[in-house]
Amino acid sequence: MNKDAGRPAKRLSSHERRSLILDAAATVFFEQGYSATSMDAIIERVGGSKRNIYNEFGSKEGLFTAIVSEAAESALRALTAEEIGGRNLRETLTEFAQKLIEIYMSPKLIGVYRVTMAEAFRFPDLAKAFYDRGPGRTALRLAEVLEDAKQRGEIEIDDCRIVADHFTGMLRDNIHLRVVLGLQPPLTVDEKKKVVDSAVAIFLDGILTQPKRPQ
Amino acid sequence: MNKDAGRPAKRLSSHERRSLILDAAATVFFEQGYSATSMDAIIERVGGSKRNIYNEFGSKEGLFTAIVSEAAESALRALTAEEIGGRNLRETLTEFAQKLIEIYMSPKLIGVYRVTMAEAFRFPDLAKAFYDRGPGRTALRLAEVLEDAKQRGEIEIDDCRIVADHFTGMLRDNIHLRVVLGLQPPLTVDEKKKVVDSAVAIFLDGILTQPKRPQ
DNA sequence: CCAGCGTGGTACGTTGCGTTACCATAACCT
DNA sequence: AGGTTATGGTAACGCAACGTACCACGCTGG
Repeated sequence: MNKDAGRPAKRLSSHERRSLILDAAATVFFEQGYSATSMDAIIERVGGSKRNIYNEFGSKEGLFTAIVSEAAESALRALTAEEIGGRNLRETLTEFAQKLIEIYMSPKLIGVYRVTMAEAFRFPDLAKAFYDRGPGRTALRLAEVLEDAKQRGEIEIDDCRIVADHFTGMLRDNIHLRVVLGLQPPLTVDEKKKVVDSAVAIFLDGILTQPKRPQ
Repeated sequence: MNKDAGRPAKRLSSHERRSLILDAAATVFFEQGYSATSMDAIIERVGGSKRNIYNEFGSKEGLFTAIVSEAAESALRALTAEEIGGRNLRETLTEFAQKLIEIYMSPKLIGVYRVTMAEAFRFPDLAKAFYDRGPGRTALRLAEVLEDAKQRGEIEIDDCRIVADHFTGMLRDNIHLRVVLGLQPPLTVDEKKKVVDSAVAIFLDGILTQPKRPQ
C-alpha cells in the first residue's frame, strides 16, 4: 500500500534525479547543440543508466523540450513574478532594464537563446513558447507601461509596441551578441550598470544637444 | 601540357560548380544546422558526386566554413562597400539604418546569424570573423560617425562605442528575433521604413514630451 | 532475514553519416 | 579520332549514436 502514494521512495528521489539529469543535459545541449549532443555524453556527466533518462523523458526530443522549457521558465521567472513599480518613468525603465540585462546575460538564458535559435526549424513550438514567455511578454509589459505614460502625456510616441521592441533591443545589442558568441566574458556589475544607464538615457532623452523643437 | 595553366576546362567551370555547391549547402546548413546536415542531403540537392565536394572543400568542416565566410561576406558587402554620406546626422543615420535592416533581414544573413550563433563553440574563429566583419565593423563605423558629430557639438554622449551598439541593437530588436525564430515573415518595405524611422527618431530625440533641460 | 524492485553498468541491434574507393561515361586536347 | 581526365553514381568501410536488453547489486519492506 505504500506505492499508491504517487512515487515510491528511491535512493534519490525522483525529483532530485530528474533535476540532476536536466542540469547535466542542459550543459551539454547548450554547448554542443541538439544534434551534436549524444545521450552517452549526458550519462557520462550525470552518471547512472540511460534507462533513467528514457523512463523519465521518453526520448531525446522529450528531454530536450523539457530542458528548454524548464530552463526558460526558471530564468524568466524573476521577470514575470516581480512587479515593476518605479516611481517615475525613468526609474521604472531603469529597474526594468536592470532585470532584463541580468536575465539576458545569465549563462542559462544565453544557452536557451542559442539553442532555441539554432533549432527553431526543428522545434517551432519551442521557439514560439520561448519568445512568448520571454522577449514577447517583456515587450508587451513594457508597451503597457509606455502606453500609460503616453496617456498621462509624459511621452509622445506613435506605436508603443515598436518602441518597446526598440528599448529591449538596446539591451540585447552587440554586447549581448559578443557574449552569446563567446567573444567576451559576461558583463561585470559596473558594465551592466553603465549599459543600462546609457540605454535609458538615450531612450528618454535622445542624443541631440539641442532640445526637441517645442513646436 | 595544357594543364599547366591552372585548371583545365570542365563541363561546368570550376567556379560555377563551386558556387552551386555553396548555394545548395548553404540552404541545408542554414535550415538544419551543422550537425544535422548530411553530405548526402547536400548532394541530393546539388546533384553530382560527393567526390566533387571533397575535392573542392576537403571535408564537412571545410565546406561549412567556406559557406559561412562566403555568405557573410556577400551579405555584408553592401554595407562595407558603399559610403555613408548623408548631409546631416539624421539623414546619415536613416541611410545607415536602412542598409542595416535590409542586410539583417535578408534570408542569407539570417541563416548565417543562426548558424554562427549555434556553432560558436565549435567554430570560434568563424564566430569572431562574422562578428568582426559584420556587427563589429558596423558599430565601429557608426561610432566614428557619432564621434565626428560629437566633435562638432551636435550631440552629447559619453561612450560612442556603447551608443553605437545601442543603435544597432534597436535595429536588431524583437522584430528581428521573431523573423530569426521563424515566427514572422520577413518585413515588407513599409514595415522596414517604419522601424527605421522610429529607431532614428528615438535615438536622436528620445521619447520624452518635454525637451531636455538646457542646463 | 528474505523476496522484490529500482538502479548502475555494460553490451547489443540497427541506423545513419563522413569519407574513400571503384567503375562507366562524356567531354577536352592534340 | 583516340586517349586522358574529370564527373556521376553506387557501394563499401568505420564509427558514432539512439534506443533496448541483460545482469548484478543494493535498497525497500515485511
